[in-house]
Amino acid sequence: MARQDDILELETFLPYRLYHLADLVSREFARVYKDRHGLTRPEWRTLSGLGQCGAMTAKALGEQSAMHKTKVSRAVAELERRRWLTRSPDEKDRRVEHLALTKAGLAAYRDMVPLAKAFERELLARINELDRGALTVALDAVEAALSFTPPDADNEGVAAGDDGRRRVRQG
Amino acid sequence: MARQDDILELETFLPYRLYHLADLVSREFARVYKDRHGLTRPEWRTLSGLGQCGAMTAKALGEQSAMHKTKVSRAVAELERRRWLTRSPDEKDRRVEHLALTKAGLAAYRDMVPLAKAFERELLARINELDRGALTVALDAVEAALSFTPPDADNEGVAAGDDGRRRVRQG
DNA sequence: CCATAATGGTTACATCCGTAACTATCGAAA
DNA sequence: TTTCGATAGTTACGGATGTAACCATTATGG
Repeated sequence: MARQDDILELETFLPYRLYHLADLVSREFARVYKDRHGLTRPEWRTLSGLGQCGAMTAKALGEQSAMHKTKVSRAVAELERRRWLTRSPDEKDRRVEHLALTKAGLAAYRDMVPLAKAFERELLARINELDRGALTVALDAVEAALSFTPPDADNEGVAAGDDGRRRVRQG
Repeated sequence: MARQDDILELETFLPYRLYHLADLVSREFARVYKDRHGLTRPEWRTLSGLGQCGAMTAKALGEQSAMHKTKVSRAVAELERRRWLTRSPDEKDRRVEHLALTKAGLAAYRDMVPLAKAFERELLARINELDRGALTVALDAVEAALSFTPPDADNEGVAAGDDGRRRVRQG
């Protein structure tokens, strides 16, 4: 029974497997926002974050959508160049800028939301009810397991403050 | 009950969530092979693939470890530079090279295996038995769901020929 | 009030990555 | 045998990324 102990089976190695799956899914979804609007992933996340939350600071955006601050900075710069968002200075603290989508930005967001939901729906549709439940449980569990491991600060590795269990939208 | 339908909740959006988790895990594990041997991910996968399978061609390596052929090419070049692997021409087909680890490469591999296993073990240890089961089921299910979607060929998106269900090593 | 540290955000640089184009070889068909 | 298309692998090039250094501003502590 004892598995060979000096060999690692890459195909079943959790970090590899998880990354590979995520990469496939993410790459496939990237086609949607790339083909449609020529967005990079950080740009898509920025659009999505602002669409969801309204005005935010760059810092808040980075925390909400798990992006390194340089990614945020660049994504914001690009969306600003497109006139999809505007910055407005904070009255109290002049280091801070509040970001918000313009009409054009909002339009792009509104265009993307149904596509994103459809993508997720179609992916989940290929998984049966039971396994979908397992997926939710599993994601929650791994997330919880990671949040025990403070990933030596700074950012990008922020497990986003635990505000209770997350659910994969069903159906 | 009806969720707001013009807003996407990024934190629960499957592609985002999956990618973010995988990124955290992968990044954390990357510290192991990076700190220890200064390897990149493609280099680690190459080492791992060759350690696991013995001699392989670059093409087989790419399929086994889900890497684009340019990544394989570069990783192999670097490991060769370190004298961790050698190439030997195929007798029948002179386009093909067979790759194999040298003593030094094998030593590095043997050094990494226990670390990789320990990393996985410690991560899984933070997840209870039941959720671990759910994780296995979920990964299998998503993998299966993806293999329905032929990701327009070429490579990198190869869902590795389905040789039966995979299991996350338990314990 | 001043010095120092912390914070929000940007930028420079080196590296990594994917697309596409390339070389070399092989197989098949004429 | 010649030609043409596929295949193994490399490379050139532009774009994306992370680290670290940076600027400006604000908080802290004497």
